[in-house]
Amino acid sequence: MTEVNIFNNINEEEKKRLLTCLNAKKINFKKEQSIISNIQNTSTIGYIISGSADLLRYDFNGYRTILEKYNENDVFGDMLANTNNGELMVIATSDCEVLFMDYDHLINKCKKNCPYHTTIVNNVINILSDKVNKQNERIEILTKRSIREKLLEYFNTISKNKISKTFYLPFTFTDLADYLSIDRSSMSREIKNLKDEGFIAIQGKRITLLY
Amino acid sequence: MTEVNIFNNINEEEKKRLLTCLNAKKINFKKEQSIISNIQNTSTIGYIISGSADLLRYDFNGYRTILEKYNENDVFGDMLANTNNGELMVIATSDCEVLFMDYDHLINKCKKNCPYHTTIVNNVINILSDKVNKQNERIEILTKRSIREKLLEYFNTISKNKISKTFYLPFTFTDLADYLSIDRSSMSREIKNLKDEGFIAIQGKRITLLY
DNA sequence: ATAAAAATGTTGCATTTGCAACATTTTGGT
DNA sequence: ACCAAAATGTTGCAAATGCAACATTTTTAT
Repeated sequence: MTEVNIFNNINEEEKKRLLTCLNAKKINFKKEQSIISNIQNTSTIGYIISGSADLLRYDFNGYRTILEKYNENDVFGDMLANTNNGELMVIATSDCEVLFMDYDHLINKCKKNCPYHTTIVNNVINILSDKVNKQNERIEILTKRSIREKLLEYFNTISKNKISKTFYLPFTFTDLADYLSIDRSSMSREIKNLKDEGFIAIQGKRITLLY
Repeated sequence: MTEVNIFNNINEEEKKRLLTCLNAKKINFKKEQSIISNIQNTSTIGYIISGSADLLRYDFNGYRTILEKYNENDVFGDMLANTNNGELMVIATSDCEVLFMDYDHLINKCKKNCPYHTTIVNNVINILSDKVNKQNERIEILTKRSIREKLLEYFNTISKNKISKTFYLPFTFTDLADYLSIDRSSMSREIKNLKDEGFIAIQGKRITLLY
């Protein structure tokens, strides 16, 4: 889904030199491990080489909300603009390899030495634009007033991205409820209604929009 | 509130030359006028010289949602990552002057000629980061499960930004309800509860957090 | 200054949603 | 293949929210 990659237009040779220059470090994480606690300072950004992770928030009631999902080539970290209010965490949802780099180094320090600086900066702009777009989608969904509307807006968004009326949920239903910030059983009830009323067909995680 | 400005670190002299080179056009709008319909193509971005405007969405039920508020020095437009699904519009909330520029020109074409290109690019990164942060705040608010929690999260956000327990709402209550995506009368009821229970003090738009 | 329009405050009632509790199915690990 | 854990499905009931309708206050335009 993510088209932009911080290393777009930088070949493997250049990339290797760049990583040395950036003092980048690769760390492996097992599924369920906490990634963000391994980030020492707020100017560190993480780049997912392989695997996946979630950005989570637990509020004081214990409610969990999935704020973002990260996959291969995604970048995360405070400098890429996650409000750092302490209750956030990034958890590996599968075994994954993460490359840690220093943001300031990436953006500023290289400026004089490194010919790939301009390319990196343009990639960062694209990553940020992409992120803003995804957040816009999320906001569109969350501002819908009912569970039904939230579900349909969410389904439409996926359908548009996949350019298909049929698609597979990238979530368990339990996680989807957290993502939409609604009660799981109420969501389950509403999905049943949508099915009964002929709006959608659904087998497991495979959903087809019938409208 | 917005600290970053696309013309940061570019002096007036340089700015003038830049605007000529960018083929920038200034247009004045009266309060309530539609700004976005004046944007011809999606690579145009608007810069608010003075005044204010809202990015609005009307859904098929006629519900209005305020997606973003723009003030002096803010920048908006598709290239700065607003999902362009047709139902969006930017409306002047006061008389305002808007400077229209071509985004590609700003980012790419100038590259060889214009020494301020690097500065502009860094400013764009800051603007995007800032936008991601604001959207994060919005998402934090919208994912709260109850009207009470949404209100408190919103008040806390403003309070943090102003570094004060007392602040003035930048909204009418009617608009605030649209921003929080909740029913106005229900919100009004809950604000009364918060007041009665001693969580907040409120006179008009002046709110003080008492916790 | 005045009238009209918009915003705010308030309340009863219908509806939706959340919650709890439990049954059933699927998944993951050994 | 088996067990345990997680996910899913289901439902009655309580609580929160939305809706409608109206009164009151504030804002805006002339």
